[in-house]
Amino acid sequence: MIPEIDRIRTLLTAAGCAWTRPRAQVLAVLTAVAHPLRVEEIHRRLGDPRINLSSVYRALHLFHRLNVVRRLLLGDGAARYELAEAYRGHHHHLVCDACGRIEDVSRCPLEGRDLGAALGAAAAFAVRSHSLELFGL
Amino acid sequence: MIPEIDRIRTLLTAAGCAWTRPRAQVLAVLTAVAHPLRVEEIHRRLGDPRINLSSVYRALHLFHRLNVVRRLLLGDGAARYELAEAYRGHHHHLVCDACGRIEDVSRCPLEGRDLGAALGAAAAFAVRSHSLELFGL
DNA sequence: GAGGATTTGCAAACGATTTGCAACGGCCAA
DNA sequence: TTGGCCGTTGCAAATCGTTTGCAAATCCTC
Repeated sequence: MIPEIDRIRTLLTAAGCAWTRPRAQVLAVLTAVAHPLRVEEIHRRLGDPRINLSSVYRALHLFHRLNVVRRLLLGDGAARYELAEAYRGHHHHLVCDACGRIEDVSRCPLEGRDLGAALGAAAAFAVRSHSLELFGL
Repeated sequence: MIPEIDRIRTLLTAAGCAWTRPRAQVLAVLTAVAHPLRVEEIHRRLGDPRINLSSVYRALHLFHRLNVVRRLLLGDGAARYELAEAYRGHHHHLVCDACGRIEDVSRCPLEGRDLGAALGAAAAFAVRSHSLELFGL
């Protein structure tokens, strides 16, 4: 078994959640692919027609709540999901304005910077995470 | 008339688009407010019950295509719109994880950096714009 | 393997956004 | 200023992604 999946399974168990076939398969799909997927794409790749689309939605919600996956909203109507930073490393996305293709970049231009300070003002705001998407061609 | 609106009107005309009441009013709302608004919020603030919600959607699409407004997707189901950079200046958003409040920050931690270079790789990708949202409390 | 709690499949409900179409209203030419 | 053309609007219905209620199926503990 892929180590990430094992870690996640332990996490679920610790959170009192069952390790079920739909959840396992959704994770299998996410670990196998190198870019964010739409829910319907994940569902299509499950390879098990018995699994219902709403179970995929529910699994993704759970994973998102447990910080196992990250949710991306990139402009077309549908959300995309990918494994969270802890399982895939911190990265950002290049989104092509023309064809819509999405690619990962692992280098982060904000790395090591104190964002709170860099932004000045808003002292009351504690930055917990950031989301940076680059649009271009 | 507010100068930004005049500039935008000229832009529309140049693009062969009519300057109509719904379009003008949508812009009036957007220039009057200092943070991104949901479509339905914009519609509610128009002050003219004759204007239909779909006209607001269509106006916003047009404005988006002409780079007059910027579209933000921040996680709850609805898109938010604000005037584009050229009319409000470059800025980013602080999104509160707890209450959902959104605030602008005008300081940009990426300012003056060569993003293409900072990201390495992807030489074929020309960055045209970026979107940075900070989540925290 | 049995029992109880958690999940699932299914189908219907939902909210945001889009669309077809006839009526309307900007805008240019006369 | 007026007439008319073509883009734009209002309306209502369709669409899309996502969520939900509920009974049946599955998972986990003992």
